[in-house]
Amino acid sequence: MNADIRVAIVEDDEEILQLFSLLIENSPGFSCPYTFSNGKDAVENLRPGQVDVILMDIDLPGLSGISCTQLLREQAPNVNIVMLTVHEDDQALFDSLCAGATGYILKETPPSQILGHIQSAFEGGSPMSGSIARRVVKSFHAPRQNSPLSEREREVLGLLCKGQNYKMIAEALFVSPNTIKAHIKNIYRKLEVNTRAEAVSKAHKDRLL
Amino acid sequence: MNADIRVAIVEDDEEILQLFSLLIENSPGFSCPYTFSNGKDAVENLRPGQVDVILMDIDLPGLSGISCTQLLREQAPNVNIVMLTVHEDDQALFDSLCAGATGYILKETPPSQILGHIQSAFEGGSPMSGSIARRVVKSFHAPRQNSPLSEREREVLGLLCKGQNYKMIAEALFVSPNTIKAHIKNIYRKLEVNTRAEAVSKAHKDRLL
DNA sequence: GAATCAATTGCCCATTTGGGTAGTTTTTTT
DNA sequence: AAAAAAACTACCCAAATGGGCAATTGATTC
Repeated sequence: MNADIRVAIVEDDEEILQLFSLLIENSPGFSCPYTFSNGKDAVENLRPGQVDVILMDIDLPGLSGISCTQLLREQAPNVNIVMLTVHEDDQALFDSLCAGATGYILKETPPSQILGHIQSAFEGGSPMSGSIARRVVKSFHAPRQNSPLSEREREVLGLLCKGQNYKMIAEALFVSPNTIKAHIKNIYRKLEVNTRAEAVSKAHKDRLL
Repeated sequence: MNADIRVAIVEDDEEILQLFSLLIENSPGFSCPYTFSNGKDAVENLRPGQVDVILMDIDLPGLSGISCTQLLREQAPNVNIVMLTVHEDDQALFDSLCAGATGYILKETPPSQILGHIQSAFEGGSPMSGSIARRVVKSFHAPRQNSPLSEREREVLGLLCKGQNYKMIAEALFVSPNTIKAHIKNIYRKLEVNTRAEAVSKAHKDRLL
């Protein structure tokens, strides 16, 4: 029987691929039955149940690591994909998570810790480099500090999100519908939108509530 | 000079408070100058710069640990608050993060690791128990599996979020505005809403896009 | 083959919305 | 004290919206 944690690697840099592949193969409890140098090969060859964890580079030739992650998660929803990258920018990070990545670690991570991260992913955790975890957590912190909206406007926007119209909002806030209309006009100007739907969308995207 | 990581503890269980306080005080590199048995005392007595990390229980008498976190973050934005709790439910977790928590670890965590977590929080990381990290990461995964909307309807909803009207959406999808209207009616019925704003709001909240 | 569902199109009509313009009052900042 | 926001109110009007009713087509399911 084979109780090893089976790891696949998708990485176009031959040197790094070799490095990690050898590291994993030579560690008790781990095996590395598949390696791919591009996303297309990985998507075409990996089948559900063949591996437990996939180490995925983001900068791949052709199919990007993020698109590849999305496709692999669709055909094998239970696989744990850990992004392994030099990218520290928010865009790559959150795109990866939205694509279904389980973890996100930086390539500067020492090899000794890499194995721990793989194991963590396998055991139901979500390994992340420290600075990455902080950025993920920070994304929940309401950044209303740079909100261009006044307190009252946020209040109105909140009711807007509930599908209320001028009259309903007016009644809820004990003012005239005209006032609400004025507030909404100001909200539109500040958010650079011109419909309720767009205002609500922007409010959610920029976490203004 | 004092290069210790200064830790405050807010915890109503005397036994646990003692346990952690002693653990921290007796570890080189750490000190525990403040302990509080309720949230009110912590908010009234802690001043910016006095401590680096706060261990916060969620179940506090009076002011909850979550409210306490929010208040402390307002008066000392740079402090790192690590929730220390038995709660594994999503509500407490995400409420804590939104309130400004930096980390979230379970009380079952072995004391040896607690110190590492405190250090991680101090160094710009976001310590989380494995299962917690996974739940945070999962919150980014689009759960469109239970979406009641058809592919086409999601497409329309997406354009709705951009503030487009019947005609614009119709042109974008090469169909008649009446068709779009029909789609939107169906979206309303399925999401149980009756305005664009509410539909967009619900779409974001339930991550339907 | 029948039934169901998604996608498509059309029309009517009352209500709502968004944009423009023009004020007053209150609070906050300078 | 003066200036600047923020909050409040009002009216006009064209355009957009939401709800109701009716129907065809194609694909999928039963």
